[in-house]
Amino acid sequence: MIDLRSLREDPETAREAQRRRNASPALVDDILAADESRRSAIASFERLRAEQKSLGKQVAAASGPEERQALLDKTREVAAQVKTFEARQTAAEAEFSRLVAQLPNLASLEAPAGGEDDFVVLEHIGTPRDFAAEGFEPLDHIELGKRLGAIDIERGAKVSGARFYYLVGVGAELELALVAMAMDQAREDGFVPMLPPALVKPRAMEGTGFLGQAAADVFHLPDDDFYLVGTSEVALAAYHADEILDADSLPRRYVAFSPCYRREAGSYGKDTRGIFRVHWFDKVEMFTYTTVEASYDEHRRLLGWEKEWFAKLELPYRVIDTAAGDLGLSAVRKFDCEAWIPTQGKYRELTSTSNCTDFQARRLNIRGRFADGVRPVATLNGTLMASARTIVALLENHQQADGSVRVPKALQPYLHGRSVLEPVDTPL
RNA sequence: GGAGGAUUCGCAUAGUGGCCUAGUGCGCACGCUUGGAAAGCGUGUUGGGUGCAAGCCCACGCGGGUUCGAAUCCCGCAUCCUCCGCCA
Repeated sequence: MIDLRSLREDPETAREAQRRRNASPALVDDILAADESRRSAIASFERLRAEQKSLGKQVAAASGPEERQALLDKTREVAAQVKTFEARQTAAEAEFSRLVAQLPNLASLEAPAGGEDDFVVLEHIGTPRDFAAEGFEPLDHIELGKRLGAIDIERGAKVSGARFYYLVGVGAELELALVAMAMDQAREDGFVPMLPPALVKPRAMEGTGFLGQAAADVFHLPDDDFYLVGTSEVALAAYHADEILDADSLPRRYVAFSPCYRREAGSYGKDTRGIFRVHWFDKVEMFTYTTVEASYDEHRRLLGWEKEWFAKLELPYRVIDTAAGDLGLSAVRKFDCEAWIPTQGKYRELTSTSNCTDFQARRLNIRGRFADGVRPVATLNGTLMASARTIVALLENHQQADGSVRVPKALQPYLHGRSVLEPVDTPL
């Protein structure tokens, strides 16, 4: 949720932010109206409640039975009214919360206005290989995965259905190597390593903004009311819920490895081949708690660490500034790093970093104790390594004419010094 | 899964219907004292809502209920601890 005071004082900024997201500015006015009736309900209730309390004290101090009885009669009446107005206040607050939960964070003025296709390319780094000049047709990751004995999609479908896979042999080793390398990088940069739960309660999901429009994309276990996280961001943000962090302890940086589960409800027919879009993958995620003021620089820093990662993997990629309409509910701005996928002839998202300012922190009640008082902190997240897609990009970009795959130098120590992954005798 | 116990201010605790406007100790901050420190003494020390403000209201794990009045009584739930059972 966003800061109410600023919403009241300057509703036009919020309306404009809604327009930039292609969302309804009327929601802002509905919220302000609900806030109005909520506050008047609070005032009425509190006035009655104060009267009730003072009468209650007079009852205790009453001098005789008649005086006492008279006070009791009067008080009974007030007590009934208090109950009525309390219900009215509860209802007004519920309506207010319902509306305010729908309002996304105010998109940054620097984020391009518009929808999914209105992103701005910030830079290109590296050059896609010219396979024609090298004299061979690149194979896709499905074929490469089979030949290396690394990715078993057929059996994934047999056991778990569409959008599931097994990483086998060198494929499994490759993921573990990538995870170890990513965790090492982040740890060296000062992140505290974490292994968080992948099942969370509704509060954590709601607080990170995944139960609004994004709810259809989330797996839910109704018998136990658990959600499967789509990213460890959820567990990392909720980690400090209801806490007041010392200003000295900021920024706090965590890096988590966890499985990620996504229903991919809105993407039927998209990326149906291979393991580019799957119901489960593993991810190494960076997460920062800091101040709102420091969040903008921190966002650039997270992007910098992602770029460092791409450089180590020697992948050609571009960085885009996501348009306001394509931001998640919580984010004010988002940068994606998109790797070149040779057989698709396109750049595709591998990592993503969002600045959520104090939006998630307000919902999860995470504050900092500063010299001038207690205020919500800012939260930011950034992917370091999303396993399935990273493997796709690595195999396709570093494949060689004989069907083997070159291992980038930085990754070699994590694969016991291997510099090439060779096809196996019996492909999958 | 079963049986008991617990949950109060950063920590430890007191509190069994109105004297709780939640006390005390520790810790922390500031001051006095001192050559400096410790000790001692004194003062302060949760958060939220609402209001221009004074103030008022809320919160004793969470949600209901009883009552004129609930930290206190009743019901439900959650979490933690102990024991039993099962288990990677």
